[in-house]
Amino acid sequence: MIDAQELVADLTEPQREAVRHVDGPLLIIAGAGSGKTRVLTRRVAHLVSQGIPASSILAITFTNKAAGEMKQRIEKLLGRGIRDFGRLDQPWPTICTFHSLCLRILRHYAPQIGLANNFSIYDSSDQNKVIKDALKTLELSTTNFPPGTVHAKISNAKNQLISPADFTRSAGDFYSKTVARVYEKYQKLLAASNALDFDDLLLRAVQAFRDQPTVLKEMQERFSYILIDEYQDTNRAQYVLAHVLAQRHKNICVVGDPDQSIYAWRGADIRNIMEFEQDYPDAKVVRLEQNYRSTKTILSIASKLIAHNRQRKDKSLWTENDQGEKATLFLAGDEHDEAHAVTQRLKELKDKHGYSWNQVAVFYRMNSLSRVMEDALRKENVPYYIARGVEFYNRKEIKDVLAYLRVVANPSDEVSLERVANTPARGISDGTMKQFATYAVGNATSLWGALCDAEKISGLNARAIKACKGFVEQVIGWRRMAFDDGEEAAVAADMFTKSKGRVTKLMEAVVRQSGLEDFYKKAGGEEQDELGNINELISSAAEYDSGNPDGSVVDYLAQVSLVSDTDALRDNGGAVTMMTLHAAKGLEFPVVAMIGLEEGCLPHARARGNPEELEEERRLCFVGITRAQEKLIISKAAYRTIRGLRERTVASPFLNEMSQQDLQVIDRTGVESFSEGDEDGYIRQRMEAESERLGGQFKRGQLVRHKMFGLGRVAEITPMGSQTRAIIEFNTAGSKTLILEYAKLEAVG
DNA sequence: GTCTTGGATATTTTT
DNA sequence: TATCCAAGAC
Repeated sequence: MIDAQELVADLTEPQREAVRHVDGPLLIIAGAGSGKTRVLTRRVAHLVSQGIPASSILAITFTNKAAGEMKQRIEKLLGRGIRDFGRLDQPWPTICTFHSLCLRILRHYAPQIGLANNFSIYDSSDQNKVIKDALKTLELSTTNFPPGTVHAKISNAKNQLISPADFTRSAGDFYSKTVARVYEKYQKLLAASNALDFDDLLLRAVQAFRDQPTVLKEMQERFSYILIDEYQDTNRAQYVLAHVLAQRHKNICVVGDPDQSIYAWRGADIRNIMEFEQDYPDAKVVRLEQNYRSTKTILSIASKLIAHNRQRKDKSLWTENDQGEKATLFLAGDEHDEAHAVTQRLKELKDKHGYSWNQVAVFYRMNSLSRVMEDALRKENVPYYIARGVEFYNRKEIKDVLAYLRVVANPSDEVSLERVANTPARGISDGTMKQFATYAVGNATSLWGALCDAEKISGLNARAIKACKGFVEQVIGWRRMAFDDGEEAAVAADMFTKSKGRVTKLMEAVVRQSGLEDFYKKAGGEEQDELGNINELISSAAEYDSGNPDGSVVDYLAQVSLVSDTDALRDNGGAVTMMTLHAAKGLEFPVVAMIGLEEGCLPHARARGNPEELEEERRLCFVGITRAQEKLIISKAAYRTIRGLRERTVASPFLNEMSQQDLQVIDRTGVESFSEGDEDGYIRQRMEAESERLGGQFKRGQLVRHKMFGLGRVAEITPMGSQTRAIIEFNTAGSKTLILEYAKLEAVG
């Protein structure tokens, strides 16, 4: 049995209060670094110690990673394992993401809700494809209606539980009306593919609660204690879901920090946390304000900054940690100088202060800022690792394999079918596919149905028909294999859940028989990356099989769809970690460097003129600072090259908002003289090197060739660093001044 | 069916 | 600048 006393023994008073609270609504305002996860996990254990059945506890997080961590820590506290099969009927606490919870609900109640339970889950690239298809059928140009923008609008609507009908009703202007049409079409296409997108998972679960009283009642009974982490980042759909679920028992505990809300652009609504006490007037409120992470100095910088936000709950972070040293603020000449300065400082911290590389992180607002920083680190032989957004599951070869499985599991899945039909090339051309699409529409069948009817379609040549038949037979064979079905391909929905842990075998068969293996063997050449990745996928399937003895392809696919591998932000093995500020949330590092503190960068240009967005940028900056435990480095560059344009920058307003006495400013620009052309030595050196690199190969009188202007002779070279120019007298085009970096001149002779 | 090329585009990205 | 994509060339 768990000892309740022991659970709170090493906690502070407010932490204890939060852990010990059992019944009724609870709001925990958890400042940065205040031991939030500790409180959450202890609270779960404490509930169990009070005799509450573990299975009635639901803890919701935003990322799989957070769920995984919480699971581990709770396992430790409870002294027993939590085996999560992704289902609703488990004898232990359910600790998962919002999306995973909804998926479980939808799968469990699929028949009642009117869903086939083998539905595909479309990720953002699938979604994008469907949006494009919708635009095409509606004959809308992608120039006037960029798929990304349209999709964002639709996604936003879904997150606010706005149906296509609602959207149409409230659409005033032409643009919104058009988006409404796309939204409607998009939903139809998804339905035809028997697919849900990420947003649908939430939306459909909320709808199920609304329309199916028994579903709601069962879930309310099932989950009588609810905890929600990162509550400041919930959107409308998540908000409604949580509150409807909690309505019966009102045992809802939310944890969050309004100052760390950085996903408004994705539909997160900071009001959810700001107004919790209005939603539950009898809510107990606990504030965790003691920070265990950072030095007094770092905390002071962060606090002073965030105090400039108006939309926030007043909160004062404090710490018993050391004062610590002042933060370093580099005012650099340009981005190269900035990267150089930061790198030197990091090296100094390692050499003179005993930090190791994996204690160091570099944050930036945009991925594009990483490049220059990488170059500088590489030049100094500093190992680094970029926590990227491009994930394993987004790789082409992985998507190919999974698309095959999806077609096997869900024949209606058009996005996957289209992807796979001719990958690798097997003689089913685009034209052929178009004919199938037309046939499908004309004969009220699916794309898959059309493929099956290949020989009935006039205008297809014998070769195409043969290719299609071969493909169809293959898929049917795999389907048999997947579902252990002796009969002809199963269509009955419940057939799809009966296969027996054979995902690995199926995947291997698909990879080999489809020709993907041979294709990547050949295509690979010197780089066999693709095959390696496919093998990695196969071993992940094997892992799934062994953990889920009676799992199925459908199950496997569902699970895989909700996993992005930022979750695998693993141990970086002795390297500096580089990531965006968004990716940094929830992490901590002894040494943190934040680069690009400039107007237009942080705060980002898109936030200009919008006070609310500016506040979000400020919170982003706050999140960055509060990741630092001991040393903080901040930098800005006086000049920065963005998209090939070198521009004078303006310092970020946030710099002035930080507590100045906590900053040690190192000015590398020599601002007065800089503008007069007498650059800092480092910059001058770099300019000279650039001039040499670009202009060195050309001499006056030299014969050169230009792609457009043809042959010419060099009349003059003007060394100007990366802007180094040459005047060329062309034989036919006359005299031109060209910037060598872009002109790509070719020396002749 | 694959390669080339011009044109548009350019934050952040838990699921 | 770099990257991605659709359309056209071979």
